[in-house]
Amino acid sequence: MAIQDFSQSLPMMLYRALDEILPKFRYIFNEFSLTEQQWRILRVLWEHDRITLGRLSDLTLIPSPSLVGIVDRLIKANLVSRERSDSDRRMIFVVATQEGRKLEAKVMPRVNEIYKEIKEPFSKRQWGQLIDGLNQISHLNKKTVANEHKE
Amino acid sequence: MAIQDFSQSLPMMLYRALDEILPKFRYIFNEFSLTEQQWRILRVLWEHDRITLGRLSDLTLIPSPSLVGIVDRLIKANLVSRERSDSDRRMIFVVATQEGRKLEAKVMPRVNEIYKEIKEPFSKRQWGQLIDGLNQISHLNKKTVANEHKE
DNA sequence: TTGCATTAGTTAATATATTAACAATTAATA
DNA sequence: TATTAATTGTTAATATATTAACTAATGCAA
Repeated sequence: MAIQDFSQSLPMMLYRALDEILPKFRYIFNEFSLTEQQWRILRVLWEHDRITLGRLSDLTLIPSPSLVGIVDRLIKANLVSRERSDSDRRMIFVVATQEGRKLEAKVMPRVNEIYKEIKEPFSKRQWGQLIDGLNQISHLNKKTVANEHKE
Repeated sequence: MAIQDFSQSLPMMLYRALDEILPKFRYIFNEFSLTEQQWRILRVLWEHDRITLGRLSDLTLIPSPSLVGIVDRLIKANLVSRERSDSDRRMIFVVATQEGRKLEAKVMPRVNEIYKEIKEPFSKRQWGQLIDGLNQISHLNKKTVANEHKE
């Protein structure tokens, strides 16, 4: 009887939370003709001069096969470019273009506004507990590595 | 400065939590040749003799356009069937077949096992706080309905 | 009863996710 | 150094998500 009510299971609650908050952000992205994934990539690029596809995949949580097409479309929109590494020819850096960088000043304030709105009804303590709980879920494996072996 | 670190933003934390726990479940679904979405539908059908597509969409959080194809494939696998309502010819009920029902006894124990594993490292209080926090996120709009108007 | 709005599902077009296989490059090792 | 293993991206096939438009059936009001 680990799961009684499906709708109260952790995965469904996580999905429902995302379902609740994402549309608010997507509304903004649409105004700039960005998809959510395109936004995530730009969001990361605004903090990195250049970044390899592998690391970009880690930071955006976008699987690498998806990344290929998304970056293609961002290039077509003239927001980023690809640059093959000289030191290791396997690696490819993604770089934001001028136009891609300019978006930050336009999009971030809007996004921060929504984010603040979402956060507002929470007490600082409640919010902290929520984040802590999520962090603990995200690190489930890392903590118990010593106890078990992955075959 | 609502969002400082992108990776610590609520949406990314929710995504990361899902990224951490879903593969554990998908591993089981694969053994039964089920996708995650197919599982969700069956999971709900095991608690309902029959259910309309609309309600199924609500409970599984699967958007209705996606539901069409997923149910098609479940029918092809002989796990569910479609039945048009007599009272309201617009509505369509989805029903689990014998074979679909039989899966419950095989899959649920495995899923419950993983779920327990995930829950284990949490204290009852921690877990409750996490669930409460997620619930609050999921009900952001509902609570403040009185204060604002949707145009 | 006709006409219009609403509801329940579906279709279509495009974007993304999932899994497996693959090519190119680099690292490691006999 | 020739081989093999590991790494970084990509391609391919299928499934799902997103948004808009659309059909069929129902509800409701003039």
